[in-house]
Amino acid sequence: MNRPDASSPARRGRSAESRAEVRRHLVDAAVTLFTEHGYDETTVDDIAAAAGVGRRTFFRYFRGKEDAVSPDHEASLARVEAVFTEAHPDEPLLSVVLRAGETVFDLYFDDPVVAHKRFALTHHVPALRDREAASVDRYRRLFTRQLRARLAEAPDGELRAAVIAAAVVASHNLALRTWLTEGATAAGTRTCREQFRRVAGLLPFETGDELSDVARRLEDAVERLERTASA
Amino acid sequence: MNRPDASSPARRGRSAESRAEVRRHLVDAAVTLFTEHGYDETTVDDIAAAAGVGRRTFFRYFRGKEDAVSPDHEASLARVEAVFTEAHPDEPLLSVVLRAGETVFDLYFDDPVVAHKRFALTHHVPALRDREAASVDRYRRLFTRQLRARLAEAPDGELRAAVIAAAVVASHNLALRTWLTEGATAAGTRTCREQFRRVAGLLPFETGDELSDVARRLEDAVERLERTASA
DNA sequence: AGACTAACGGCACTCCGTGCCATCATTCAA
DNA sequence: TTGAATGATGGCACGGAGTGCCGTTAGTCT
Repeated sequence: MNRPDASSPARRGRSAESRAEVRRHLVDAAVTLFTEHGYDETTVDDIAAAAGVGRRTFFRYFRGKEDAVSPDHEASLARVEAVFTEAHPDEPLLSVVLRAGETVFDLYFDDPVVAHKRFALTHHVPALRDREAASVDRYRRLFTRQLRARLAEAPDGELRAAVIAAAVVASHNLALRTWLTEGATAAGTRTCREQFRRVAGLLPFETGDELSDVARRLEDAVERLERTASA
Repeated sequence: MNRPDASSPARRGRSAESRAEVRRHLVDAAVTLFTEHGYDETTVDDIAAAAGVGRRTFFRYFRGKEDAVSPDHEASLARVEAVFTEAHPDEPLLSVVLRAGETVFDLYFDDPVVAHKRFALTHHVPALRDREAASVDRYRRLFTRQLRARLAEAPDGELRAAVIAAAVVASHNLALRTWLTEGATAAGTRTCREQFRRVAGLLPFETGDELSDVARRLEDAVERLERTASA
């Protein structure tokens, strides 16, 4: 196995730091240095030195300089996909989509403080903003794939899948952004989740035809009832 | 002025190539080399040499290696914004949004051949795919800004703006992708535009008022019925 | 104790992107 | 016609990113 987690027996030499601890030190150092001295002005050497490791080690934890300020999207994507694959076949698609979306919040709620600092960085440094956009797009594509498979039969299934996926991701990011700009408090996580779920009312799961069809039938029924009652 | 266009009087020394011509040579060289030898395996020196210019000159035409295979999104974004700012105040928002979206197609329809090659590259090379995602996100943000300003009054205006913007961009990309995978023919441009416009039927421009209206009527009817029955 | 594994640090290397400057062609003014 | 101004070029050098390689060190297993 090439992935020893925090409970791995292998320890570092001097101060016996776990791999997770070293990683955290690197993230902290990167966030601090980027914030205080700017992204471009901070070299990988600076980050590694501040974390007490060698430059080469930095690249064993992160693919590049940009990844030092990013949550672990890899694991998050896997969780999202798991929600889809493990969902009961009878669960309404809307429900699955919302549950899958909510999964991602944990990536930020777990550590609101660094989440807030990351947010400030990713919205001011062009390189990090582009990185973020690329990450978000991976979620969008994952949702699109899953939805496309489930809407293959529906009219305009492919379009509907693309639109719903994009809308869900957009709503998620809006809720997250609102939460982050309002201080990223623990109390605000409920509001954040609720705000995300409001997207449900805007999603084109039902075709417009069905809606108007339902509305027409309802009106007919009401009319009949009224006539019956008045009779 | 720092922006002499193709008609600029200044010419190059040896073979008198206009700036636009040099740029096209660079793009051609980049696309060809990336396609035939791979992106990572191609250096900027290779591209510059193939185009017959110095390495330093390459960076005077493109910000970086990734930008050598990208349409001119800068100008396209400006055109999209112009559609919004120059639209008649009475034009329905849906109409403006669709017109703005269609504007971007020209960026690809103008040269279907290189558009097709670019598409193949941007969907196989990770670095270019990320770049593309970042570019697309700029359009999404532009649409979001414009829609947010126009939906400020509407209930859930901010959410609605985010969702519509994401949906429009997603639909645009789906239509474009379909057109590109089907050979990027001149004849297919009509179909592409029509496919994009299908998003109109899925957009939450209308408030849920209509739905709640139906629900209210239902409740009224039920109430009446109950009253009638109890009488 | 000795072999094995895994992470580390350092070195060297390629390539990207940029600042600087000398060069050359064109244009304009005296 | 001649000389200054403009603007694009190519070369050089430099800092920094990211990678391959390797010797070293510290825990683990037998």
